[in-house]
Amino acid sequence: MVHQSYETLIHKSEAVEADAVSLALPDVCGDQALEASACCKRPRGRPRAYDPDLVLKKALHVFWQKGFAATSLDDLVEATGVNRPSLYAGFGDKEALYLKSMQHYRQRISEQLDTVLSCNGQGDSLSTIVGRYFDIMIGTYTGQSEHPLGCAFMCTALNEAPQHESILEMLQNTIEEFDVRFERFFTDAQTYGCLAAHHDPKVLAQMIGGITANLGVRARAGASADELRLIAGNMTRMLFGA
Amino acid sequence: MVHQSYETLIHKSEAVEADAVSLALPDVCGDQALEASACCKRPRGRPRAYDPDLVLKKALHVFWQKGFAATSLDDLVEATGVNRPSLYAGFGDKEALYLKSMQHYRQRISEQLDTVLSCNGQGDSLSTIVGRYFDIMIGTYTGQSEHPLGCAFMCTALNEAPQHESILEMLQNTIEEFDVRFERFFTDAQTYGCLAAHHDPKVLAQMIGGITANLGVRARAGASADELRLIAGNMTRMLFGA
DNA sequence: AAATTTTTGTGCGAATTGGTACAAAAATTT
DNA sequence: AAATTTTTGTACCAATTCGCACAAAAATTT
Repeated sequence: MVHQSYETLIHKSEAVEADAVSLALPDVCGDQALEASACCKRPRGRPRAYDPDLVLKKALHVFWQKGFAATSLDDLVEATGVNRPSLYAGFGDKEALYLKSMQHYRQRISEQLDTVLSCNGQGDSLSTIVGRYFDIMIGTYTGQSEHPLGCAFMCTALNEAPQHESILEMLQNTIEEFDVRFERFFTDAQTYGCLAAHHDPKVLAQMIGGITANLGVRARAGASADELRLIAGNMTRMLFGA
Repeated sequence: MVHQSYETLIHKSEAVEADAVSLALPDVCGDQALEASACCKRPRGRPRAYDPDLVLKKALHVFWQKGFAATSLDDLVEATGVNRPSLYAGFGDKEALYLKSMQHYRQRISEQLDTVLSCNGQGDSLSTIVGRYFDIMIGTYTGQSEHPLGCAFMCTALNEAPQHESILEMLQNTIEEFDVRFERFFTDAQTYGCLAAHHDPKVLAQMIGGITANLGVRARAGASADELRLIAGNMTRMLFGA
């Protein structure tokens, strides 16, 4: 089997790469809140009948629930409403579609965290900020379905990591990003006087990671949002006081 | 699809149920350290050509690496050396074999923990005991293969939980057992004066669970035993002092 | 309106899947 | 030694798997 890197797979299909760029960059076509399709001049051929972002969201939900291996292309076709060759043309094979779905998941969380995870010494206390962080995570772990689905990375990517180099890379990448983010957060907190100097930001970041993992696991096992909030509250209190 | 409970599945095949009992109960055939087969009078038909416990161990390794869904019966036949109908006769279907393999895993860890996880106030300090606990977990997370495999529960059972009632039950059961064990450990530690009264055993148990989860995840992502020991050391120091 | 380009949708095909039927084999019991 | 019991191993089956070929469709461009 040929090794295909995570980066390669993510950018495999040109069709969606273009879309990803148009989503990431600020809208170059004007200030009006137009649909992306109505904005820039429509490309040459037959127009795409689906919204790529919505497809990723729907695909993510299937992968999240059934895992990568147990999710068939028929499942994906049924869930997204896009038929098989179109999925291939738009997103690449099953593995590429999975990776893109997980990127979608990752970015959705990342954007939420951006709104709460900063400490400049002016706003709220460390424990309330961390509390808000946990609320966000608990929300994504329990709010996507009737039955809580837990952490999509732990619940699905962990399973596949040894067999799929690209998924392993994505997993490592995600962990690294998490670590860096929280280490920076706690370093900032220290420089602004919100965190005592004797604490080690690296260690605290690891601790947050552990607690988060705990929540993700318990959610998958059926714990309710309330149960998880109780746990998160206890943890935050223990680490940062009431 | 008919619901089959975890308990039912575990005791599905009579052949191995008998073996499980003979393993769980103290050996009724005498004090000598005999092979199970050489001990009690051999049953009537053709003797089994494999060691059930060894088969479970080998099957576990495959499931651990590839996950439940991606492991085919051909994989299991190749890894165990037992052909398909014999696997079915001996352990039930793929799901039952998986559950039994995971029980094997669980018990192996449980027995190791029994040797270190007790606090009667006479022996070592809390932090060294907890340190030994983490060493055991790190050992199972990294010591089974060249590439570290992480926590078998988090890496495989989490993935299947929503689709397989029996696996979900096993997962819940395992989490519960973990919680109870550590809660008791810390309560004991408090009564023997090894842990300050202001600590909440429940919360500490959750914390240990989180750190353990963190180790299991990072191992699957490729972290070495040394890296994990560093993390575990930092955590223990933070919680219980140097 | 004809040519071009891209997406869609039906349908297929080679390979793999989990599970089982059935006869041969290997032991104990009578 | 014949009968009985259990395991083994070959061979197979129906169902599902992923991926793709190919023509029809829907848009823009000339």
